[in-house]
Amino acid sequence: RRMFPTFQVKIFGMDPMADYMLLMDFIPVDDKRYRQVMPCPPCGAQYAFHSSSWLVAGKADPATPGRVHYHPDSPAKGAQWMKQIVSFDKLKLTNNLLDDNGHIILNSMHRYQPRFHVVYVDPRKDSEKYAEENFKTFVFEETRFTAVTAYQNHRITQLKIASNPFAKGFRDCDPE
Amino acid sequence: RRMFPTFQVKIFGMDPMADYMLLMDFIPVDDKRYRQVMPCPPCGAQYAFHSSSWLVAGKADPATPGRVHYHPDSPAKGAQWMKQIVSFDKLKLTNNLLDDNGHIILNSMHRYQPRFHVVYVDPRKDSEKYAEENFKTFVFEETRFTAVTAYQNHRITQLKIASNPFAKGFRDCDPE
DNA sequence: CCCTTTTCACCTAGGTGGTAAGAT
DNA sequence: ATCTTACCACCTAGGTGAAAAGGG
Repeated sequence: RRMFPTFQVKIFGMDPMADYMLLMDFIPVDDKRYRQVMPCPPCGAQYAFHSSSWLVAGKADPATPGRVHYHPDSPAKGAQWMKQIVSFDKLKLTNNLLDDNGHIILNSMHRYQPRFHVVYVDPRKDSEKYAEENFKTFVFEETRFTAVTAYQNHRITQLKIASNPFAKGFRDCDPE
Repeated sequence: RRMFPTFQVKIFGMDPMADYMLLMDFIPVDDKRYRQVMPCPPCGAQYAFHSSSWLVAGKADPATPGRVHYHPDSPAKGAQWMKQIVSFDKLKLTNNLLDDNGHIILNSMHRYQPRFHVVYVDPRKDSEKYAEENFKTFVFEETRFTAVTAYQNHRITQLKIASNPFAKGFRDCDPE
């Protein structure tokens, strides 16, 4: 499924006439597997779900194939990338290790850090030699998240129902 | 609206590593304006519509702005263009002279010839000088058509209902 | 009379969380 | 008990011709 909210960036400082590739990948935040805690068993599922928090459940599962998502407009000129916010709304996540749709493969119940990479398309013939200096990586720690197959927290569910247009069918109240 | 059927081409002979832009435009086939003929007035509209044919109605209206439609994947490498059929399914036509959606503007009741252009993206600094030799134009006369705002022939209507997936709601019979 | 515009029901295509069943 | 899968109703977004209304 899509990642929501979508990762978006505003870019400055590119060479307007040069070509760039924009891409994202995801690295594990730690070597842990998480699980839900049910702090108040007799109360029933509802309360526990609301107040849920993450507990370490052990060591991480084997790492998934480290796939990469190229922004579909790549390659494009710096001027094109800079003139508006770049949105990675086509990026999709899956837990299916055998996925053949090119989606990003993650382990459920593990924490991930999205990364954003800018690659300068070097016009020189021996451009491979300069690969090291032709890309830059940006990490925004506030975008870290725990991958799940089903929501573990009602506030996350409500936040998504409130803000994702495709979940409009589940809204109770005001249509702002 | 979209042009249907979609203009599609299979490309051979490009340099797999070079960049190309693919685009289309539309030129008038002649300097005429057409109109419907109603060959059998007392019979009512139904029969006349079925057997309709085009009559010259006079000289063409003033030419519309000669817009161009770039294939949205442009620019891309020759290898990319050649590995599958290229489909211009995002191309849209309009009769609105004030259109600001970048659609191709045509005069209704006029005949047009679609043209397909391949532009080699010349990496040389003085590439403008070679513009003349860096593109090639292809014309398929079987793609000529008369632009209309409403269908003038039931067989065209039925052909489109039968073959355009979005018109499935109007099909009477077999769902092949 | 002939053509154009507007609106509409009905599609395609695909993104939501809910829910029940399945797996461990 | 906890997590995953499969399916679903309900959305967004937008491409169809029909039909009625509008224009010259």
